[in-house]
Amino acid sequence: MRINPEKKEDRERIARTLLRVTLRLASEHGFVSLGLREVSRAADIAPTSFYRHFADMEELGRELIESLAGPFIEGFVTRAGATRRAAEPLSLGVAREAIASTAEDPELMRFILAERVGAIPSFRAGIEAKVATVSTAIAESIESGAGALQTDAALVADAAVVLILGACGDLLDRGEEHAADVWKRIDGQLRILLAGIAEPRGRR
Amino acid sequence: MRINPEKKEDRERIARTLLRVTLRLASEHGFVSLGLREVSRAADIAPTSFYRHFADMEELGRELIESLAGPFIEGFVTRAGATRRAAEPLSLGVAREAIASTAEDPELMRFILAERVGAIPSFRAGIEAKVATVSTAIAESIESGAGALQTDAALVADAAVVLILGACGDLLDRGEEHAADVWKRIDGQLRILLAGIAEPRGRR
DNA sequence: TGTACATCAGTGAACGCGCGTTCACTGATGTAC
DNA sequence: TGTACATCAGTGAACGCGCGTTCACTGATGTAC
Repeated sequence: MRINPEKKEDRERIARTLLRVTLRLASEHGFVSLGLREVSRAADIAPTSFYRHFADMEELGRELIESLAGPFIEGFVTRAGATRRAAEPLSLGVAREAIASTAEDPELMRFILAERVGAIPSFRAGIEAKVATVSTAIAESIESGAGALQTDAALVADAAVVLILGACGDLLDRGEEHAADVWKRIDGQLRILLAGIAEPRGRR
Repeated sequence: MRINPEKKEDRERIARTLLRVTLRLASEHGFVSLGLREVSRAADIAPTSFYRHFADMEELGRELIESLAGPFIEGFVTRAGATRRAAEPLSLGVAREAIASTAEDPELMRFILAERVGAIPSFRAGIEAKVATVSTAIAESIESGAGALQTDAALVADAAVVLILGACGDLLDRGEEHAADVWKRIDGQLRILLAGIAEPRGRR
């Protein structure tokens, strides 16, 4: 049986709705507090219909990471590459895009920040894998640009990513009206960090 | 009526038990998923007895932050000060103590890391307040030691704390057998960061 | 073109269960005099 | 010293409620021939 395109669209639309309402509710009460009935109610489907899409909330969470969080996070690098200014370190571009993305989809960013260090190991691992791609991209950019030691480049790239995610968390808590402050802070932090790697080993 | 010391000890012992079992259960399933009955069961008291100690789980959580997480976090600085080696930057000492503390009480550290970016605003604020004292101590140490600009010292101190907490999260996920790797990484990151602040503004 | 059958998303009824909370009670301890 | 009373942590019974899950059913759509 071939698949009816309309039917398929309907199915995917409902699945997307489930993912979105889960993000909204999770940003209010936390993902692990959510139940299948609460999510189904918010998505306007019967509780029993939930099972047509996901076996349980944990499977929904994994899908959330794969289909929404993953592209979102990897998009930081893609967009930073596209809008990159001359001689600007990649990490600064990633910071800019991450902050812009946070403002665009705060619920998704809250989910990512929370589950990155939350109680569900498979979520932690899934998100860490996405974040690692950003870290790798920055490390390569530092290596090829500054000619730094490979190990130092990796250390600095990891640090940059952690700081950038921290800045996004700040932004979520302090509200978008403080975006300029948050940007100034992360900009300063990354510049100091990058200046540090340029220092010869002897001076450290 | 004066308080019977024995009675008071009993009362406090049960309250402490409630806090500890909550940490244990939260490290398995996440704080927001916990119920009063589950916690009471694990603490070997009747569900109704819970109310003799806390009005609800959120009040218990706030007590957790004030009486356990607070001293734990502030202890990083205290102990770093006490065991400080000559000319060692304070942030490195704090990192050492934070990692040691994580190994000693992983459940408490998991709670701190999770709720610092979790869904309950009062928890986020409470933990951030404790973390801010560490950041302030490090900032003062950098200012007086390196003679750096005050604003730069604050930026670097904040960055150092974020990196240190990230390292503790790494340690929790990768297991204590990787403590040496985690230490090497955070040590390198902090040294590069501190080298960066020594750089004159012009070179950045 | 028509007919019989297969697939599958969505549903309402029903289930047993654990939840948070209220209540009246017990029993140990402290206070008043 | 004895007696009457107050305080208070802990408890078991009971409540109404929302939960996850199973089940049999509907109706729309696709397939076979």
